[in-house]
Amino acid sequence: MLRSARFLNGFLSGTVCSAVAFYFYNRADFKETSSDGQTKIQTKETYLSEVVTLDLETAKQLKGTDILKYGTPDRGSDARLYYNHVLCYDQAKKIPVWVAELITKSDLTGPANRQHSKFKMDPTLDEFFSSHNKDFLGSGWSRGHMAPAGNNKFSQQAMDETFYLTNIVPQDISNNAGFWNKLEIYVRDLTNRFSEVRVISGPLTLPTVKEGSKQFVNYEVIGNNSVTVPTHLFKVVTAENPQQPDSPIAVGAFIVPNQPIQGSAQLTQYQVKLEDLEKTAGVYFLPRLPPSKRVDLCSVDSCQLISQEALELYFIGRKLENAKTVERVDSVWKDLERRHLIPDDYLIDLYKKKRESLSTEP
DNA sequence: CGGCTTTACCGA
DNA sequence: TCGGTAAAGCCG
Repeated sequence: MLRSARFLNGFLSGTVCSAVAFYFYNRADFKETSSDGQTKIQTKETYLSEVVTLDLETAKQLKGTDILKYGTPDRGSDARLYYNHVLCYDQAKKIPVWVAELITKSDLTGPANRQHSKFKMDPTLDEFFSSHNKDFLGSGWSRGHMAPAGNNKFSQQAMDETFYLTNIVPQDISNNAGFWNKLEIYVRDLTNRFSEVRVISGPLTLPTVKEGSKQFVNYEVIGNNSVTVPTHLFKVVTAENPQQPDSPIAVGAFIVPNQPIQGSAQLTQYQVKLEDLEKTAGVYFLPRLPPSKRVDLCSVDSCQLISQEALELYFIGRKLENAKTVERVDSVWKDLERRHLIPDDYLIDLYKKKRESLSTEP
C-alpha cells in the first residue's frame, strides 16, 4: 500500500491537524491499560475533545480575526512516503528527523545494485531546504544512509530513493563502514527469525559540552547549506511473528556516537531505554504499541553483532567477486594474509575459481 | 555491505 | 579550458 502511494504526500501534509488529534486519541487510549488513574484519563479525554473541535474555522470565529491570514507556518510534512521507507525531514537541520522501514526477508534479495544509484536531491523536497552533495564533499564527513540501500535489493527504484539526500546524514565514515554497518547487518539477519522487522533510524544532537553543571549542545554544520552533523545516531527496532497469535513484539532502542567505534564493541553497550530515547528525540516512536505488549529485543534475541574478523572477511569476498584482473585478485588475497585473517572454505574456493577464470578468459 | 577518489569523456 | 556526469578503481 505505502510502496505505491507516493502521491499521498500532499494528502498527508494537508491533514496534519487531524493526524495529530488521531495520535493524541490513541495515546490516551492505552494510558487506560497502564497504571494511570481514571481521573487522569478523563482529564486527557476532555482536553482531547477541545483540541479536536478547535479547528481553524472555529478558532477564527472565536477570535474574530484571522491570525493565520497568510497561511499556517509550514515546517514540512510530518511523513514523506517513498516506495520502501517513510521519513520526517527537518528543514532547519537539513537532515531527517526519523526514517522508518518495514523489512521482510524477500526485500533482501533481488536485482537492485547500488552501483546504479546516485546521491541526489529529493525531487519532492523544495531545494531551498535541501542539503547538496557539495555540502558533503571535502567536509570530512561521509553521506550515511538512514534507510540503508541494502534493505532494498528487491527494487532498483526503492534503492534509488534511499539515495535521496532527505535520507542522508553526515556520518563518520569509519562508523558507517564499521559499527553502524554491523548493526544494519544484524537488523537484516533478524528477518531469519522474525517475519516482520521494523526499524526507525535517525540523527541526534545531544548535549556534550559541560561547564560545571551547565550543559550545552554543540554540533558542526557543513557546506553552504549548513547541514547538521549529528553527534549520535539512533535505531529503534521492532521484530515480530504476527502469524503467531498473541506473540510479543520485541523492541530494542540504540544510540550510537557518530564517531569511530572499536571493532570489539558490543551492541548492548549502546542499548538504551526506549523512553529515554523518546524524551531526548522528542518523538514517540511507537505510539500504537502498548508497553504491555513489548519485550526486550536483547532478551529474546542475541543482539550479537558479527565479529570484526567476519566483517573483514565479508569485504574480501565482495572484492574478489568484483575483481576484474588476476593482479587484483592476488592483491586482495595478499592483503588477507597480511592481516592474518583466516578464510573459510567458501572464500578459498571463491579465490581459486576467480583466479582461474580470470587467467584463462581474456 | 558501507563509502570515496580517480579517470574518461563531453559539450559549452 | 572549465564544469558536469559516468564508469572504473580503490578502501574499511
